[in-house]
Amino acid sequence: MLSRPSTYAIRALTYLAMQPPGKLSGSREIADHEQIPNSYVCKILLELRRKRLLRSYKGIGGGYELALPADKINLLMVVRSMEGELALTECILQDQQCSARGQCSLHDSWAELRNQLLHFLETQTVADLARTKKTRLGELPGGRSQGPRDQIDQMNHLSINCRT
Amino acid sequence: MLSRPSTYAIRALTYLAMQPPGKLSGSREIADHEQIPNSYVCKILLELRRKRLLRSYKGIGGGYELALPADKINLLMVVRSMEGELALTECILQDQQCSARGQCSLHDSWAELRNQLLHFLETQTVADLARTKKTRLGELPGGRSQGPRDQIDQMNHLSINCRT
DNA sequence: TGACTAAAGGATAAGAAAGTCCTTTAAGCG
DNA sequence: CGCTTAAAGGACTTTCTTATCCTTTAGTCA
Repeated sequence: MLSRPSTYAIRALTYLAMQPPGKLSGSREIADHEQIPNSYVCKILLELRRKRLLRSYKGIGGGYELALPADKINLLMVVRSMEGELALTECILQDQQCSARGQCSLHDSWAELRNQLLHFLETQTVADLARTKKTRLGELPGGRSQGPRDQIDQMNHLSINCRT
Repeated sequence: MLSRPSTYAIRALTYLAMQPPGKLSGSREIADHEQIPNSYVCKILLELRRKRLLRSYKGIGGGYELALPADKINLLMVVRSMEGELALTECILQDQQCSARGQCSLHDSWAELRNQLLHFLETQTVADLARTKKTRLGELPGGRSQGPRDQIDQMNHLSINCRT
């Protein structure tokens, strides 16, 4: 449905949106939490920086942070950043003739569905995702405080870089 | 949105649905009309035959025809024939954790959209597509009768086979 | 300044999807 | 039967997506 890079981008941005303001997160940290290959997440973060959705800082203590308030980043922006214009615009049957002349009966119904999908992506923001994710994490058995995962995270606070 | 094979399959079936009952169409004929590489359409037609959506006959005068009435073949059947279970079932973010625990806020809205899409595919039949296409062809400037395309078609009535 | 850290970015590899080619099988026709 | 036609089907190539690797650049800190 969405391309891999798009979904990775959304997840990375959501992760950043969950961090306290001012905190920077390294690529490794994001990759580990979101289970995305690190070298691949680097590439995606770079692209998101170019599209001005996040800022990056090199060197010790460096990392990434959102360039906009999380509630100003909607999913359509992210997807467009990664895929350019969505492949949702044409005839669902990828029929040249049809696209040109509007020949197939799918067009009308499809156009409506497509608009709904675009609207869906446009209204959902990274802030929404972050909020829900936080809430649902809190509901997990054992709650949020000091799961085994968090302990490991603390141990891993040694910085590891993009190359590994 | 739909995979290439799915769209080709829908178009090939629609073409067959537009033919007079009892008429067989060769792969070449379908490929030419639908602008699909011939050797590739052969493969797709074979798959559709295996899924019992069409019948085929070898030898002189052979070709393909629908195995069911066109209005009994809906698009969901076709897409499933080509892609197996749709890649629409999971979390739109392809997040393992999320899929398991229902953690992301997209789930509910996405589930609704997904159902609409499935419903859309399920209600549209190959017969519908064929009907609309015929109608719209009729509306074209010059009408249906004897466009240049048709004349070429007649000339091409020499049979050419799958190997070319 | 030099050692270290982390992002930037290009080159390349691995895998899947799309498309081609060629041989085989089966049917019709003289 | 032997020739022709057309689908069946496997092997292969191409292309695109996804992912990795490695070098470079730009910071921090002692």
